[in-house]
Amino acid sequence: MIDYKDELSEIIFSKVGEKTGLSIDEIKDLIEIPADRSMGDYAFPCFRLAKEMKKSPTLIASEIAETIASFGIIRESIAVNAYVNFMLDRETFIADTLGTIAADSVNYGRSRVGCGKKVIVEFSSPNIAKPFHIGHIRSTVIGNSINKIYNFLGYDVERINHLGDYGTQFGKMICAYRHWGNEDDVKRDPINTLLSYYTKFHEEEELHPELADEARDIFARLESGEPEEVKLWQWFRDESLNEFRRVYDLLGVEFDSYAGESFYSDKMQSVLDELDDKQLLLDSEGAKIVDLEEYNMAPALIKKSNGSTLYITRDIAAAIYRKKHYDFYKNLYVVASQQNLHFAQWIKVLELLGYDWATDCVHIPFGLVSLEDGTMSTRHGRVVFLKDVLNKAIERTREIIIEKQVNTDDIDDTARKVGIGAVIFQELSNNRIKDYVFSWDKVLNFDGETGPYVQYTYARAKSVLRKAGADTQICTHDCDGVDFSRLTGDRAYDLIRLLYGFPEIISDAGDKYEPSIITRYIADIAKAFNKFYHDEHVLVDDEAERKAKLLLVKASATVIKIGLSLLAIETVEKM
RNA sequence: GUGCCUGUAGCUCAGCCGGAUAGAGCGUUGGACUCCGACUCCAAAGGCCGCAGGUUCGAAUCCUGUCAGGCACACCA
Repeated sequence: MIDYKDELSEIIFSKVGEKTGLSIDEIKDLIEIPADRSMGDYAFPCFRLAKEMKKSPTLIASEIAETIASFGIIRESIAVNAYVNFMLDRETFIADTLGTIAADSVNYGRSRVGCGKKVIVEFSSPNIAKPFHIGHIRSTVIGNSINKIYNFLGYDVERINHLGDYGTQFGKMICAYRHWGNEDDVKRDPINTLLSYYTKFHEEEELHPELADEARDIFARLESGEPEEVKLWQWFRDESLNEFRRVYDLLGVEFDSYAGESFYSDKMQSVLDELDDKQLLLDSEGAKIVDLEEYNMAPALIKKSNGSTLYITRDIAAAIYRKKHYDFYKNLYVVASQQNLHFAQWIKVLELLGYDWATDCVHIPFGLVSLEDGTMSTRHGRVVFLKDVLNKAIERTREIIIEKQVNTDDIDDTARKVGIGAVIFQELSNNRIKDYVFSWDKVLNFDGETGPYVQYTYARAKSVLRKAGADTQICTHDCDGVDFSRLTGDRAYDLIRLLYGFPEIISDAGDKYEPSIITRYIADIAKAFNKFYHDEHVLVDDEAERKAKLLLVKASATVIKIGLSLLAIETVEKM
């Protein structure tokens, strides 16, 4: 596909480069895409040239427009105020864009920039034996999309679920299980049962303080690898993971590794030794810290006064392990913005340890989810479970399908894909940094620019293609013999301009770790497609015109499908 | 108290590496189906871009201050 910005900057440079004194890169940097089609496909602002050329920018613009006029890919150059507006040759542009999409098909926008580079995405990372609630959806869905995007850009992605599967809480849980537990209850409903043990432990601990010692003892035995304790811990972990997997299956999420906190428990001492060797460790109030005052940060607490290690110690160990084991190009952490300070300290400590790859470690923060009556709190019963949200979305979709007599071959399959897609689409619509308040009304509302709207658009496009295939035998993969001059409508052109921008959208979303860029883009495509579809009849009698239009319909469906797949949303052929 | 994030239409949000009249969805009001799928499309109303300074030919965008909300700030993760 032609890079029009490149072509354009070359033309401008060769024609007026000397006069302006700008380099080709500077010119390319200045070129913009006007908001309104009437102002051309590309625009070149001339304000900056005024000082150098000692002329008014308006005059410069008209001189440039006159010099370039119609040349190569440019059909027309028009000076408006201090801008030169360039109109492309539409037929060339359309043929090039639709031809590329037809040829690349499901690989349109795929890149090889990441070839041979390892990217680690750590995401989701729930705590074992705790319910998976709506607050966990963000890391899971954002991380999963970032994984898909990087994969599409050619990177070798390693998906890590850094489970919260270690700590004194497991001593308490095993202790509680031994006193009041029951194997069948755990098997029937692992997470709720384990959680109830944990709660029960805290109640009993008030009356029998000696339980705390017992739990501490048990955790010590677990740490030293006593088979009895390890077996129970492993069982709790497996049961919890099985339950998490049900949610992951619904969301289409997979992991390459579940190496969580427990995995690093034996890798802590070497971190402490290393910090000590490099004289970074200070004694403070009986604990070991790394002083970060010089960097305007609170000290990083590495080791508690009772000798045990902390979160940051584990994250340091994990980063060092991952560098050795994976030799990552980037090591990404999709974790809530509440932990900004923790990650800033962590990166700084890695830097102080002398690791030049510290800057390849990136914290990808996201905002807080709260409920109308306050912050989520499992203990206070202020909690919305993720599986309830997903199931209700599926249920609501099924109701609509029946109520509106939606055309579908498989109600269950359609309800699942569209319902889950609606939740993911909404979750990935806003910038990840924004906080939001969860609302059932909002998550179950499918009006406007939502997942169902986009999926409906896709199904409609596919419907037209099916119809065309049935009565004309047209092969839309084949651009030969297509007369693109038949695709003259502005609505078609707007849509094609959007389709052209897809590869850049993907790389932008990757650079910014921001799936919402793709979400909003897909919504724009759907909107532009619906406008086109509404204004122009696709299955016209004239064969050349019909072929050209079908190619556009096909290209739109292709881009919607790829885009949604990067958000981990499945499409349906009918709905 | 200190640091970070957020503040744009009634609501939810785009736009933020400066550029042309500040955009979208929802909601409101009014339109469009002999037509490929009406979960569609068209139009209208609705904005001191939190506030005040500054930089600039030009600021929602950059800088400073300030107000409001959120988060974090040593033995949880």
